Amino acid sequence: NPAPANPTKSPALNSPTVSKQIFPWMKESRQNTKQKNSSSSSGESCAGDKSPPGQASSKRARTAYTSAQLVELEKEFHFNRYLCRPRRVEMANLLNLTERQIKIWFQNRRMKYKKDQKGKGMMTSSGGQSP
Amino acid sequence: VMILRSRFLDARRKRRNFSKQATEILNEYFYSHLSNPYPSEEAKEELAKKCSITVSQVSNWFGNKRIRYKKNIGKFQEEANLYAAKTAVTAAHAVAAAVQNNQTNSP
DNA sequence: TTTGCCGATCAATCATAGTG
DNA sequence: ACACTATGATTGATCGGCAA
Repeated sequence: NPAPANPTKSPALNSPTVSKQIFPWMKESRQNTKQKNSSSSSGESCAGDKSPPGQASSKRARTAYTSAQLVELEKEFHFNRYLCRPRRVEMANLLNLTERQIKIWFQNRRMKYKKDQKGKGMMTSSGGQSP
Repeated sequence: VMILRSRFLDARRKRRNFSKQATEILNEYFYSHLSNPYPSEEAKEELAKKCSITVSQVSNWFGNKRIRYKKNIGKFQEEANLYAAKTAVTAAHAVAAAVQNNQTNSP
């Protein structure tokens, strides 16, 4: 496995011995390919959200929801798989989350629900045995 | 940190690695489509069948593979060469498709 | 035109399996 | 036993497309 050598293709201007090219998908991350105006591009901002200050929290930071928040969200989800606008505002204030976060949580939860339903479409009788 | 350890009920507790053959098949696909490692739903179903795993697991595998590969290309270099030699071809197809897709739309 | 939803992905993180 | 790495799964959040 000395020099694999890279015939054809164009040499990627990189450090030595990086025979493989760097395809678009390998380029760092997300949230760049498009740089529109400062606000409003796709489904952001929802409807008037913002809660505490007027921070431009444009960058996400994977907030870890507390179990208390998750419990409330789950409870609401079992009551309604879809949330109406008024209820969303209510939840946002109650849980100290933005409307956008509530909306996204429900979307992800619905996807998860659908995925779970799928995985249980089989096994008619037998159950799991523990060794 | 009081932040709940309710994670104790996560299903991810018992995780088993895929069989060597399954990993072999997945890596073969990944490296033979390195220019665009995004299998279609149909391709995922086929891979899932060959590997005896679920489509979701195939999706997870590619998701993790893509991210981890781009995060440290060097670390996967030898693995890449190994599978590249084993399979070769096909990568050019995806490239051609991508190029075409990138020009079919231009005034 | 603006807003919500879906499907696919990303990216960070969790928890466990493997390896030395 | 034990630190460290490899890897499958989970999930908050983004992207593009589509419908209302």
